[in-house]
Amino acid sequence: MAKNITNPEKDFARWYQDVIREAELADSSPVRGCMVIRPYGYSIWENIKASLDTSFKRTGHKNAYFPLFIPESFIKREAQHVEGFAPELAIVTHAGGKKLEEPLVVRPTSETIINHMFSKWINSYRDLPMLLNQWANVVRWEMRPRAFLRTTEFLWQEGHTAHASEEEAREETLRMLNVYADFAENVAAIPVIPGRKTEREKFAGAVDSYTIEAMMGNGWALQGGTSHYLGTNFARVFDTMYLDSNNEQQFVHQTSWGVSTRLIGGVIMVHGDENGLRLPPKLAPVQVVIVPIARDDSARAEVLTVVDRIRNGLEKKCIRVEVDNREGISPGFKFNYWEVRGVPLRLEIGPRDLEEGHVMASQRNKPGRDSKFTVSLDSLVDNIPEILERIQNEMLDEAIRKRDSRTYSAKNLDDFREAIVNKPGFYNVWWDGNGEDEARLQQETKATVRCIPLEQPEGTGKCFMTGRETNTRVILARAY
RNA sequence: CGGGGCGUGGCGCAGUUCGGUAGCGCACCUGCUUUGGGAGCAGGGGGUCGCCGGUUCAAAUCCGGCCGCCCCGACCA
Repeated sequence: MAKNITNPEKDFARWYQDVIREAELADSSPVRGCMVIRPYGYSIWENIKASLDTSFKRTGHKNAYFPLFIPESFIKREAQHVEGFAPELAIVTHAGGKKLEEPLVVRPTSETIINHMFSKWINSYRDLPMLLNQWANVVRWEMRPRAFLRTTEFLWQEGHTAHASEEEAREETLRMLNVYADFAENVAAIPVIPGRKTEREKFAGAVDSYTIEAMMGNGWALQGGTSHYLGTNFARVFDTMYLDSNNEQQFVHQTSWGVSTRLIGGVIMVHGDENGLRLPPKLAPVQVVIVPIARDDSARAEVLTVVDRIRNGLEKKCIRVEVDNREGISPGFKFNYWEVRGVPLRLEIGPRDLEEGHVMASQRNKPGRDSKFTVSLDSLVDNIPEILERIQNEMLDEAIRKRDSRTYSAKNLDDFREAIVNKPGFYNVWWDGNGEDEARLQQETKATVRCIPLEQPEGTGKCFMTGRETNTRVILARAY
């Protein structure tokens, strides 16, 4: 198997770290919990960004930028908000060689500063809806950092919108949740369950929080994105008001929504295998790598001519292609090198192929011999787009199959307590519990209610914890 | 903050029990031979052994204190 990568079956946490190191996605920094994102990892983020940014603009949003520093008093205005974020704030007390009059919070999220500005910019119903997004870094002093999944500083986007009515704002909340779900499935090839958070799990300051939940390779859940309906909670404390057509002052109804570099962690843990990373073509920094093979200089020249032609053809089709023509490195080494990095498609081209008029191709998403196939040289360039498309689809299908095969049910708490240990995964159960039931569930099983799926079945059943009749089913799992 | 583990070239480790002046694998550099699944040989560079103090002729090793990292929990995008 792959050198230097722990088997994921044996130690999933270790495997995860090994993949990040070996694929050169990120490195640790001198400051605990902070992470250096290396070029290869960063270009995955660039692809995520490009795709989402297009969707945001298509849904009418504009990008802006708000400052990193927020007056401490802003955070304190909304009661739930301060309670939720206070423990994890980084606060600047000194600057310019002096103690500051008012400490500055390094933003953990930007609802407060944005409301401050919205209250200046919004006067009339004609200014609404206001639909903004920002790409930024935020800081949350979490207790236990993990690369990509929970770092002290992380990159994300945060959308912030203001609307005239609750109905409009709620519509926006779900619209953006759908944008995320669509991205996860069709770009990242990660199947997700869109749903609503329970009271206990919702965002500090929101009326309702929504989430997309994905299953990782070890059966744990990862919240891949969130979208909140904030109601008028922030508007009330920042006086974000507009004059309606009846000449009356009204509070705006708001939303906020975000996804972060955590998504990269999700991609690693959903698709990665014992040989390292596997990337869906739409996110891969390198979609096709070509490994030229030649025994001597004359063969090399001949092979490289053909390779250059193929490279040019693929580049014209906007396919991200790289030719690995490093000398003095064996083909076998190169194969492994690119496999660890998860490149979806590799083409091996040598004298033998030129003679036979085809190339050897290998798709990263399949193991061993199943990965290999030949493509005729004549049709190669034209065929690559659909091969990549096929790989993209196969990866989503595989992820759906894996998730479904680890989705179970449980009749009662005793059942569940054992099941979640022996068979980690999603547990779809009838639920009518309250916050206390959730706390107890977490304490006894380490699992939490991940979400109340938007899609609910017909009929009713008995809550697996309280025994009460209910029409609601929820997803339980251990989570990152 | 609780429980467990660990700090020795870039990475992974041995050496610590029983003090004697630092070694192995990978990676890196040079040369030659190699190139269809992690090439071979030869030569070479790189470490105040986490930090501070103590014991000793002598400390990676013994003693005291401190710091940091990783994993498992509570918290979280």
